[in-house]
Amino acid sequence: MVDTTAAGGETLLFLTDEQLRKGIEAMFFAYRGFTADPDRILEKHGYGRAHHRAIHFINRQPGLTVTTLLDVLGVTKQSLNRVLRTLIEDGLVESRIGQKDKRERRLHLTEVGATLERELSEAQRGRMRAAYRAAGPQAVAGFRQVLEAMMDREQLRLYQNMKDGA
Amino acid sequence: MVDTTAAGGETLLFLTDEQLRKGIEAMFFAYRGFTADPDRILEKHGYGRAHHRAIHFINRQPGLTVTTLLDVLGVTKQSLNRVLRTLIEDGLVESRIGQKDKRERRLHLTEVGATLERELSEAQRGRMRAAYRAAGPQAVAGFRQVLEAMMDREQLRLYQNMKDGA
DNA sequence: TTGGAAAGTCAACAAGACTGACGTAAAATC
DNA sequence: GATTTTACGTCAGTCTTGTTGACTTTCCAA
Repeated sequence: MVDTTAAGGETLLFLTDEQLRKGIEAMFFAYRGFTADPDRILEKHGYGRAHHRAIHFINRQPGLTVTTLLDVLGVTKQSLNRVLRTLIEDGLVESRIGQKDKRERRLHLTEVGATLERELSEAQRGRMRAAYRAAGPQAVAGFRQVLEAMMDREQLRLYQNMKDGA
Repeated sequence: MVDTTAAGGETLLFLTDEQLRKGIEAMFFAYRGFTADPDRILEKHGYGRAHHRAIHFINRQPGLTVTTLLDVLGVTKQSLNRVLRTLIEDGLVESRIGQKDKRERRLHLTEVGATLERELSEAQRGRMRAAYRAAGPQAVAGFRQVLEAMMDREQLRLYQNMKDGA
């Protein structure tokens, strides 16, 4: 499937354009599957993907500040604020003024928010689990390796700062 | 990293929620890296991701019909039409009336379109190649296996219908 | 005490998705 | 031959999610 050869003690890969294009298409189609289940749930509740992303990371790092979340999501504060405002208004997210630094807003999920988070996460983890099981442990390791190698420096840093599931 | 055990001759995976969440985040951050380089190029030319996707698949299947492209991209014809119209107006895509069935429009890249396609593709393939090289051949195989297992039936069918890079 | 960072607001705008309705031409079917 | 279906295009309106720019309030720290 993929030719390898030894050269100076290292393993070299001969990658055809076709192989690389196929990888690109795999990312495209798989990302659609990846978001399909949460999208259906979100629609029922009148939310979009942006809400999901905010909910996901607030759940992962309870008490994170708006600025931190901004960095993680890679959007402008105006864009995030619109999403955050609706989540706060709807009682899914709580914004607490920082203890030490009172300019900061510490973000937490409420019980209602945590319930939606679980619903979304269970759907997405279900698909991920099925894919992992179908592909096997070696494939899972490879999957993560390639994805990590595909990230920008900054994205990799943010990714590694998350609670580790390795 | 990932625990395995033998049970009835099969390999079972014990996947913690943490591992699955980490996989979800890997997809999120990696997809950002995946689109970063083309996005920069597209911006210079005044196009968006939707244009890139159309250009990519027209290049992959020269002469494909609008309906086929619609299925592949998974958007409405109104949405695709807006993108396609600008690409045709700008002389990047040519729309030829079908020989056999004159209702069909067969889509092709012009020389100008093919040039932009190369520019976009080279950037994206460059990152993919670097990631593949960094991760190694076994990881590449695993990467593709997991992504394929993550697709919906229909997406997998479309994916497999593409020229094969395996 | 003053500069700058953090947070938030308002306004305007654009890309890219959606629905629904309508029209035309060509092919397929009855 | 008439009718229906398919393929495509378009008009109109809406929504989400992103953008920039300008401006305010709060408050920490030099």
